[in-house]
Amino acid sequence: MGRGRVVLERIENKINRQVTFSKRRSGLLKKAFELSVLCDAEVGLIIFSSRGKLFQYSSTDITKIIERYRQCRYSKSHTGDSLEHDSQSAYHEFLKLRAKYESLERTQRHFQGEDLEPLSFKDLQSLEKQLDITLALTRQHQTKKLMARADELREKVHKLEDLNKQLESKEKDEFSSLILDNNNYIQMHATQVDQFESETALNTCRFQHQEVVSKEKAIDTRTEHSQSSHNKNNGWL
Amino acid sequence: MGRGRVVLERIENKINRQVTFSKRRSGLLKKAFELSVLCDAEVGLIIFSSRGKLFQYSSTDITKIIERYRQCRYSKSHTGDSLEHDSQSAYHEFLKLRAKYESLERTQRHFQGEDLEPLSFKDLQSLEKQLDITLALTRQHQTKKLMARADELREKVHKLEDLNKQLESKEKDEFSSLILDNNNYIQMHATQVDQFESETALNTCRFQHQEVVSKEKAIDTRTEHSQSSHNKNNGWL
DNA sequence: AACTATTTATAAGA
DNA sequence: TTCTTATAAATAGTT
Repeated sequence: MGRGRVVLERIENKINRQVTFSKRRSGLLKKAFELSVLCDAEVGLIIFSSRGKLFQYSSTDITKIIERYRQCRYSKSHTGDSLEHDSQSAYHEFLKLRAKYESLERTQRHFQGEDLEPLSFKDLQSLEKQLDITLALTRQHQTKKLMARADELREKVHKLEDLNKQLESKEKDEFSSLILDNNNYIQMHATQVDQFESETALNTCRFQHQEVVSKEKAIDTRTEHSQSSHNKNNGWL
Repeated sequence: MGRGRVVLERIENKINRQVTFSKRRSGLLKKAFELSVLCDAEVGLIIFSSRGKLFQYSSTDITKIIERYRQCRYSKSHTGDSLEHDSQSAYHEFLKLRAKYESLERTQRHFQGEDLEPLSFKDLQSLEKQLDITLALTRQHQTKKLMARADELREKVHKLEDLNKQLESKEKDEFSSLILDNNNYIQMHATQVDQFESETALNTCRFQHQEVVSKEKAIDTRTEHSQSSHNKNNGWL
């Protein structure tokens, strides 16, 4: 229908493709509509253009058509219209998700130290264990971050120092003011490095301390005598 | 297209309607296919005959098309005719809940010491702080639980001891075997109490120790010298 | 967007 | 149903 036979493949010319899309799209929508009216059929048609624009026709509510379609596909028994089932299962999914969400929310609150009263002694013990582990990991990661940052800064300083030396030996007098500026810049970074290094040291110490506490606890559990724990404590102090 | 003009209304003759349905249906499916190929479009077409039989065409997986349709529907304005708003907002609710759930899940993983790498130093610090607080609270609650349980058992023992005395004074000889049993029962509970009391003592000690660690940290932050913290620690030992 | 030469779809008949 | 055929409709290429 048209001047020349149509080849069934993607129209490469963009303009041409767009025009054809527009024409055929309206033709298709019209025919879908005619089919539904003439033959008393339920028709749902969804079209996305190559650029993602949506067009649709549906003889009745499209969600109902989709639900009926699913019904038909996934349970062969009904060819009729028991659409309730699918929307029910969708609702069921929703309820399941909400239950999961609420359960997770409860756990989360425990991790934040809230609502601990209803927990059993055993629950509290396993929570404590988990917290201890995470705490250690958190400190490990902090230390790692700080050390990486310090390395980075140290390297920067080295580079600047080298550059400074080069400049110094090259043109001692003419660029004396420039070198002065550069030194200031180096000084600034050196201060930052000092600061980070002392923070890192503090953090590492704190982490080691944590490790000793864990060990002490392990020993406590084995000896099963509360008295001895004090002595152990004195041991490392 | 055919011998005679078509009137756009339901074809009343059943045979005629069925024939027309068959013809037009295949025409529509063909045209849907052609549109998708020629114009690189995504097309989904669902047809139910008046007797409930399903026919469908889809250029790609129809569930994907439906999903995309929904996303399009719920995010942006669109062309085409209107749709039921109920299921729309319900679906929107579902998506919102899912997003919330996934976000919470991420936080939860952090509390379990997983996926800590992407966290910033600041995030790690606040996580550590939260963990410290929760850890202290968890130990508090454990102590409380143990003490309550010990009290309970002690009271039980007292009651049994009283009962035992009464029985003793009342009928010393006749119920001697009964008293013996009762004594055994008391002995059992007394052992339990001892055990719980020693556990409580251990726990309390541990908790106090934690408090000192917290204090020490606070002092560290104020004095800004890690050295002094050891001396403080010696103070209470 | 409108035109028009053709192709395509399909209504009616066999 | 399916095939045939006359004719309506759709549309490719052009303006």
